[in-house]
Amino acid sequence: MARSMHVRRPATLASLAAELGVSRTTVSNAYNRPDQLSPELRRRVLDTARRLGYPGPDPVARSLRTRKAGAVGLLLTENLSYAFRDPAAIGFLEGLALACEDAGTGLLLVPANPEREDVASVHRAGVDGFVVYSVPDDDPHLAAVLERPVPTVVCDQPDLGTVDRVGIDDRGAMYELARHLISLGHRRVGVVCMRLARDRNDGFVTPDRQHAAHFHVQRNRLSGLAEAFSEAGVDWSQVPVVERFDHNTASGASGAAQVLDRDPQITALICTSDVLALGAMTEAARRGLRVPHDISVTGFDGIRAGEEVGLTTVRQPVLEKGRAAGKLLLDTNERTRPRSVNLATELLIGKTSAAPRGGAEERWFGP
Amino acid sequence: MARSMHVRRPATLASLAAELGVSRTTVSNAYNRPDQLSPELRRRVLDTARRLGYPGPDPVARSLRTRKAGAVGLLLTENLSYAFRDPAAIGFLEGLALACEDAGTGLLLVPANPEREDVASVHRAGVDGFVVYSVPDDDPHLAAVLERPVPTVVCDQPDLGTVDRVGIDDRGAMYELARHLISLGHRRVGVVCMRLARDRNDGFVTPDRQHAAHFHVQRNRLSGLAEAFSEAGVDWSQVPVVERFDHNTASGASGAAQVLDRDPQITALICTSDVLALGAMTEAARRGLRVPHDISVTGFDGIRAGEEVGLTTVRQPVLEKGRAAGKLLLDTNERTRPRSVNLATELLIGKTSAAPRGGAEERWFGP
DNA sequence: AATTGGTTCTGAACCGTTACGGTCCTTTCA
DNA sequence: TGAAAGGACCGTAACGGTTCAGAACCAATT
Repeated sequence: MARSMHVRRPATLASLAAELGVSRTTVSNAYNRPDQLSPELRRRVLDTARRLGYPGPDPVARSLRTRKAGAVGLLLTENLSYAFRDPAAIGFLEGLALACEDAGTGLLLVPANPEREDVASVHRAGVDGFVVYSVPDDDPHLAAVLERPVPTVVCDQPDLGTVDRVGIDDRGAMYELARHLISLGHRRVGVVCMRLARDRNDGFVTPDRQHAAHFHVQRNRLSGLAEAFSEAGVDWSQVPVVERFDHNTASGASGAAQVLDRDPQITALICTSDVLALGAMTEAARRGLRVPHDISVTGFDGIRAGEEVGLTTVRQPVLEKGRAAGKLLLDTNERTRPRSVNLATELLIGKTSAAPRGGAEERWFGP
Repeated sequence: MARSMHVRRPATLASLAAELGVSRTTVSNAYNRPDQLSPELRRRVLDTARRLGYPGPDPVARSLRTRKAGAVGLLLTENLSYAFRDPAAIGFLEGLALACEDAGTGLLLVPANPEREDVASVHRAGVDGFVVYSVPDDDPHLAAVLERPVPTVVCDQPDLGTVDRVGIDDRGAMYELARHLISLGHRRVGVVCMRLARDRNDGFVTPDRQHAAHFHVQRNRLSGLAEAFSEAGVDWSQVPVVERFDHNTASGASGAAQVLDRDPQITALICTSDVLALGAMTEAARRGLRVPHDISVTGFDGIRAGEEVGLTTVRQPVLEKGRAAGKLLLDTNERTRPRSVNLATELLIGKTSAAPRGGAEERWFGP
C-alpha cells in the first residue's frame, strides 16, 4: 500500500528481492529451502510477498529451470470425454490417478482429437512422461509422443521394444474363453467386436481386416478366438464377425442383430467387451432368445454391470493396469532396457454361457 | 552422424540454429510461423532437426515465454481417484473434458490429498486457470488456488464474489423435493447425507453441525429440507439426520440402518445423493420394507443407476455443469465482474415415493 | 593469533524459448 | 530511375526462476 500506488506489472521474485534489498537467491530459498536463511528474514520475505501480492515462484519458470513439470501426460485415442464413458477406461484412469497421487504428480489429459491429425497438443504438453492408452498402432499422436524425449509407457499396445509396456495376454485370455465355449459344445458362433482401425466400418469384417487391425487389443482377442475355433475344426473365415465403431450398449445390440440376421443358427455370441455383451443381451431378449438357454453371450473386461447379470467374461485388472502404468513411469530407478508387464486375467464363468440347446453331443459331429 | 560423434547434451533451438548458421528466430519460425521463411530453408531446418534429434521447441520454455500453459487445472476435494468412483463427478469431468477438448486445452488433475495440508501441488501446477469442484469452504487447497493469479471457476461452492461460479440451486431443488413428500403426507422422515466437513463424523448430526457444514452443497440441501418441513409444522431439530464420510452405497445402507434404528416409524428416507439412496433401498429391502409401500426413498443427482430403479430424485445436469465451468474459464472475452451461473434442475418423481401407509389423511393431524 | 566450522547470504550462470523491432535485399510500378 | 512495398531473416531483450561456488561474518577451538 505504501510503496507502489499502482502495480503495473505483477510482482516477481526479482522485484520482491529488490524491494527487500536481498538477493534473488534468498527469496528463492525462503520458499524452497527454509533452512538456508534465518527465520526472521524468511518471515520478512513472506510478509513482503503478501503485501506486494507476490503469489510465490512461478510454476512454469521453475519447471524450465528444474527440468521437471510435475505432471504426466495421458494420451487416449478417443475424444477426452470418451474416457469417462467407458467403464474399463474409467478403471484405468482411476488406477493411474492413484499412482500419480502417491507420487504427488499431476495427471494431464492431453486432448487428442482422433479426427484431426493435429499433434500440436502432444508437442505443447509440459509433462515428465507419457502414458499411452489403447490407441491405434498408426495414430500420429502416438508417433508424436515417441519423438518426445521423455519416458513413455504404452498400455494395451504392442510391445514397441523401445518403451515400457503394460497389458494383458489378450490373445491367451480370449483363447481360454473360446475353449470354454468349445468344451460346452459350441461350434457355430458369431462375434461382435470394437473398432479395428481409425476408419468407421460398422459391419462385417473380412479376415484380412481382422489380421490388419490397428488396435492391438482387438486384433489379439480375435486372433485368440480364431486359433481356438480353428483348432476345434471350425472354418474361421466363415464365422460372422461384426465390427462397431462406437463403443456402447447400443452398438452391442445392433451388432448382435446384424450377426443374428446373418446366421440365426448360432449358439453363442462372443463380444470383445462387456459393454457390447450387455447390448447383445438386450438384443437377444428383444428377439425372445433366452440366455443362456437359447444362446450364450460372453464379454470381456469384467465390469460391474456385467457382474450383476452374471455375464461370462474375462476379468482383467483395469485398475491395476493403470496403477502399474503409473508406477512404471514414475519409477525413478535407472532405466535399463524397457520393461514389459503382463497382468493376470481370470476367466469368469457366469450364467450367460451354457451348452447349446440339444446338448453338446448332438452337435459334436456337425460343423 | 557427420558433425558430432556423441550428443553430449540434447539439441536445443539455439544449437540447431548454430549448426545451420541461422538465427534462433528463424528456427523458431520454422516451427511456429512457416510463412515467415522460405520453404527451402524451412525444410532444411526441419531436416537438420531430425538429424540432430531435436524434438521441436521445448513446451515448458515456450510456456514461460508465451505465458500460456495450454492447460487448465482441476482441483477436487477428494483423492484423485475418488472422482472416478462417483457417477456425478464422472459426469462433471466428462463435461469439463469436453469443453477443454473444444478449446484444444489440456486438463490437469491436481493431486490434492485432503489428509495433508500440503498445497505445494497447487503451487506447482502450470496451468492457465483452475476449476474447483466441490471442496469444503475451508480447504487450504482452495485458498491456495485463489492466491494464484489465474482465472478460476468454482463449482458447487458458495459464490465468493471474486471468481466465476457455476452450480445449481441446491436449496430450492431440495425444498421442492421436500414439498413433494409433504404433499404426499410425509411428516415423520429421516435423512442420510454426505460428509459435512473435513472431519469424519459417521453418525447423527446436530442442528449446529448442519448449519456450520463446510460443504456448500450439503449445507444447502439440508437447509432446503429444514425449511420445507418446518413450514409444514415439523420440528426439524427432532428429525434424525445421519452423516456419512464415505460416499458409496454401503454408506447409504448403513446410514439408513442408523436412521431406522433410531426411529422405525419414519415414512420417508431422504438421501442427499442417489448413491446413498440406492444403498438405503438395499437396507430397506433387507429389513423387509417395501419401497414405496412401507417407506419412501429419495435421492439427488439423477444418475443412471437410480433411473433404472425409478428413484424419485432431483436431476441435475452434471455434464452441463462441467461444460459450463470449462466454457466460463476458457472464455477469452474481457472479464468484467465475476459471473455466476445457476443451472436448472428437475424434480423426477419415480416409483420410490408414495403416500405413507394408512394414507395421508390419517396422519394429517398428528406429528 | 591462526584455524576451523557453521550459518547466512550473494553473484553470476543457466534453463530454452518467443516477442519485438528492426535490417537488408529484391521486386514492382509510376 | 527512384520510391514504395514486400519477403526473408536477424539481434536483443526478456520470460521468472534455481543452482552452485563462494564471500562475509561470527563463535569456538587449537
